[in-house]
Amino acid sequence: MTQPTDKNTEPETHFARIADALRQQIKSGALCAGAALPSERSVADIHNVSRMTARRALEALEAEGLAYSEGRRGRFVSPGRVSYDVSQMVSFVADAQAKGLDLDITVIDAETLPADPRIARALALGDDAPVHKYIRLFRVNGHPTFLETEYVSAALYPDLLGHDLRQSTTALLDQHFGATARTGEITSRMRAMSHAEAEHLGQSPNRAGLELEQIIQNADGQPFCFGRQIWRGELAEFSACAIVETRPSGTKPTIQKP
Amino acid sequence: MTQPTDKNTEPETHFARIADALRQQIKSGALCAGAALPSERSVADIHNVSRMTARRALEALEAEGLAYSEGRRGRFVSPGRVSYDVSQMVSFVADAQAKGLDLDITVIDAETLPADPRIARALALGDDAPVHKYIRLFRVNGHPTFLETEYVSAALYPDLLGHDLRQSTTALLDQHFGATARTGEITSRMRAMSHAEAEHLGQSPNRAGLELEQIIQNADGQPFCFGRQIWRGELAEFSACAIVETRPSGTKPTIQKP
DNA sequence: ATTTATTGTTGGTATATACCAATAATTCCC
DNA sequence: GGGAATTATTGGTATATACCAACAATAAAT
Repeated sequence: MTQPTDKNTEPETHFARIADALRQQIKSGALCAGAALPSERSVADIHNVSRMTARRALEALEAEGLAYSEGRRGRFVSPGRVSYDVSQMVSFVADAQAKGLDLDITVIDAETLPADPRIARALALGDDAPVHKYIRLFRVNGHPTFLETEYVSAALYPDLLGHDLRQSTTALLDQHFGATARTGEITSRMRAMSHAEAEHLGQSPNRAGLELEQIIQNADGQPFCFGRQIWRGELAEFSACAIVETRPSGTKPTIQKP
Repeated sequence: MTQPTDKNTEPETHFARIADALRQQIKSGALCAGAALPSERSVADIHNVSRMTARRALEALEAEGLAYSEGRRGRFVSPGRVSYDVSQMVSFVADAQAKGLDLDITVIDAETLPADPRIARALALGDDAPVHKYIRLFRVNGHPTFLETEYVSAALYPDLLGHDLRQSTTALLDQHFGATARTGEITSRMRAMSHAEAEHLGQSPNRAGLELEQIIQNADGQPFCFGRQIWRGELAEFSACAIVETRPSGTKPTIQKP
């Protein structure tokens, strides 16, 4: 008894059609990376829909990572992804520069405080042991890309915060304190950004991002650096190379670095 | 990052307050995993706001991964994340079972077709070489968790599709065809799900998920299996162990497996 | 007891409107 | 010319309303 609404094809809602049109404009190159997308109001005007519908179309592009919002400044076409080899954790900075990326590091905060239980456990320190905590914003080609919070023992590296933190800290710890990265544990997950994180990364709140946690150990297996990064999801791509060793089972799987 | 130094002079919009309240109910255990969240209309009623505002609050919880929508059935509290050691790619199935997870695999589609350029390159095959392509839905504890599409050479493993695909295919290839995984390349990124993917995973379209690509090679370095997984982002957590080798530079970084 | 209608609930889509605060562009005044 | 005040534009939030299709539960008919 269904009336012939002649839709034997797709759901193809209104906002989806508009999103398609915008998607096409980006793919065709009519809107290139960094270009401003039409505003919600003008999209609504052009396609003769309400502003809320136009908004949903634009938000769909955001969700796909094709566009991003810069608060009340407008929406823009996303730059491409930054590829990050998680095995290269020792120096994302060097890696980025080798790729010709314009990397800019801003220190958001740096302080020394007692470790909370989670951090203390990761660094194998006693509760409330003093740790340096520093938050840095990494911009790639001008775009805020990820926010990193690192923790290191303040007892082992007392004057770390006196150094310039706008560089690879693993390199810094290596050169000035003889702490050489040897093994590491890496965890990544998708999660929503906090309000503050979203602000630093130029995102609207409640947007999902990619979190990367790293615990770096020295040759003795002692963890000396705990880091947590939150990436703008549409800008990141993590990769690694694997070797399957046919060894006695029970051995921990590992990532090797050159 | 998230919890310490919360000097939150929050904007505290209306929907954010409601989201806070719901968040609290989940954390406190008043709403446990799998329980139905109050409907948009009832939230609107209880907090005396419009339905669209209630909706925004509920969508915020979705974005955080605390809840998920099951179409027009309602919203529910999310189960916890499934941890996946990407180094363990040989047998996610065995890994999951070892953890006591109830893993269920459904074969969505299986066919043999000419390889498109991308697949041909990954598997080091000629263009249009025949490949088996099979799509499987992985459910963990009843929840659709990720969708996997794998490609293998049809010339090398002619009757693969005759076997039961509801098991680890790397194990299958190993036992029946002597193709043993030795090395692999892994790439992960966040991206929006397609309409079809979202449907299989019980998600609303345009939601972001985690994509995992794997190329598995044998001892001779020959790639024999190309796989692509799309995970429900709030359900996944990828991890790995790393070894930093101080070798002559230029060597490829690697992940090892036991 | 099984099947078939009916009804109510739910999320998804859509419109029209309104106000706000931050930003960008413009005008005005000195 | 340079700085301050004004105006326009933009996304973010919010309300009130409406219709639809999918689904769940119930009632009615067989």
